[in-house]
Amino acid sequence: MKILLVEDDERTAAFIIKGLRQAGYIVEHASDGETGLALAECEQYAAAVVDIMLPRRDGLSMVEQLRRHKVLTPVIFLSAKSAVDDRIKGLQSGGDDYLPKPFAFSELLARIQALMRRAAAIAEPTSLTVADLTMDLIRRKVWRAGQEIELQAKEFALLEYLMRNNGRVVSKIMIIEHVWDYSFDPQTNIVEARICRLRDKVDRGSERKLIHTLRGIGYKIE
Amino acid sequence: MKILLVEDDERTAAFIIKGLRQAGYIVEHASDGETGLALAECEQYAAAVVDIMLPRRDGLSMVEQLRRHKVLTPVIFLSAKSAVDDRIKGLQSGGDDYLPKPFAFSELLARIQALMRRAAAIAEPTSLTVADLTMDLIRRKVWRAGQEIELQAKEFALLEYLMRNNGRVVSKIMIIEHVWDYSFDPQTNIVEARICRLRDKVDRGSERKLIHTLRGIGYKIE
DNA sequence: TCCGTAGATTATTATTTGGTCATGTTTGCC
DNA sequence: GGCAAACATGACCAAATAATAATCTACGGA
Repeated sequence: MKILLVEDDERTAAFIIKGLRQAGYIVEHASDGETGLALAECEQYAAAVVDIMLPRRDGLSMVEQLRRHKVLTPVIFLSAKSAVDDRIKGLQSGGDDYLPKPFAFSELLARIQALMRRAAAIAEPTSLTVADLTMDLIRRKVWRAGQEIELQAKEFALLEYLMRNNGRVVSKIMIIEHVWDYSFDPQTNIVEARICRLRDKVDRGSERKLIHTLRGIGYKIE
Repeated sequence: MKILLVEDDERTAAFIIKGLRQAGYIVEHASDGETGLALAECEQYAAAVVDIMLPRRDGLSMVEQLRRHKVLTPVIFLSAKSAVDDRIKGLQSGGDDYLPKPFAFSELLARIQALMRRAAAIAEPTSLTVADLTMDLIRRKVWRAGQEIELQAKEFALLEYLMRNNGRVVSKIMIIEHVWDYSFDPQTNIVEARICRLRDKVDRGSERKLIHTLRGIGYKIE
């Protein structure tokens, strides 16, 4: 289970990281809002602990941005300010909880766990994420960097299959079997053709390409 | 919207009741844990604010009992003790949030509202709304942009089903099962035909179309 | 009984999809 | 460097799917 920590104060960060690691979590740490945002959008975290006062981009704006991009990772804010207004702002900007500094680590842990429990109850295993590409299986919608992409049924099925195999290479035969439900080689270039269209919609105009070809082997998304 | 307050201190109770009423909520008040438990089990509340130190039965045990009985009303604990251990106990015994006394009323309100937002996803509504389309399930009326729309029974049932699945795609098979209660494919295009009429009434003359077709998949409202 | 309405069915038309093919491009191997 | 295989790309088109209109049926009330 991976938790993202966005905190600029090194001592606080070290303290939290140590505690969370001991509790069995994998912790990734960002020291400023921009880095935190980038990480949160690329990776899938079970929860995020976000300081409000941060260099480059404050925590509130970071979470607002995340929510705009349909990243629903549960967030708990930390802040030295315990002023009521700040707490309220935190809850309103899309955070799920708020903890004023100084806090006891055990309370932070309890709150994180409560959040994750709650999120697990709601979170449909129905959304897939790879880097800044998100797929909502129920609404049948796909976003790249927060921007909605229109996909046809077959394209959707193909992308879903690739995303379910996030990082793994899938051969054309496997694609044919899963997406087309053929048990034979159709002797045509359906897959290539469909991959091409998918690329056009998913990767075009994006610096970072997600769909990769492995000659003679297959395709993978990453 | 009804909120349950379980608090033995009269002054605190009066203060909270007044504030919540001003915010437009109906508040019911119990002064001890047993009464609170009884109320929470009989009535349906949008949220509960529960003091931990209570006569007859303490707040923690009250909520544990509630949860055992599958009452999932969101609970926010209040307590004079701000000791970390107590907070953790609160979260672990099935509470959704914890607020130490003294607190600012506006923070309590924000937290209650955040909790209710989260819980709203599960709750059973009496009216459904999607964009500027509203359906009153009790009076069986539908409005688009404030303008009433006359629907036939089947059309109403169909629209209700779509709206209950707001944003989610429903296949024609699912529609047939829910709206017509057939467990087989009627081999006709009833659904398409009814959708067409529904569109005529709901989306005609409106810039923003709400009923969407997903070829080969189904329909959704959004 | 007759009419009106709700709702189902059928027929027709319109639209979209997704597979195929032809061609262009890249890659890796000898 | 030349070559063949693998892959990318774009245009095309037939089949699948859906929208719409028209027609039919069943039922309840005047």
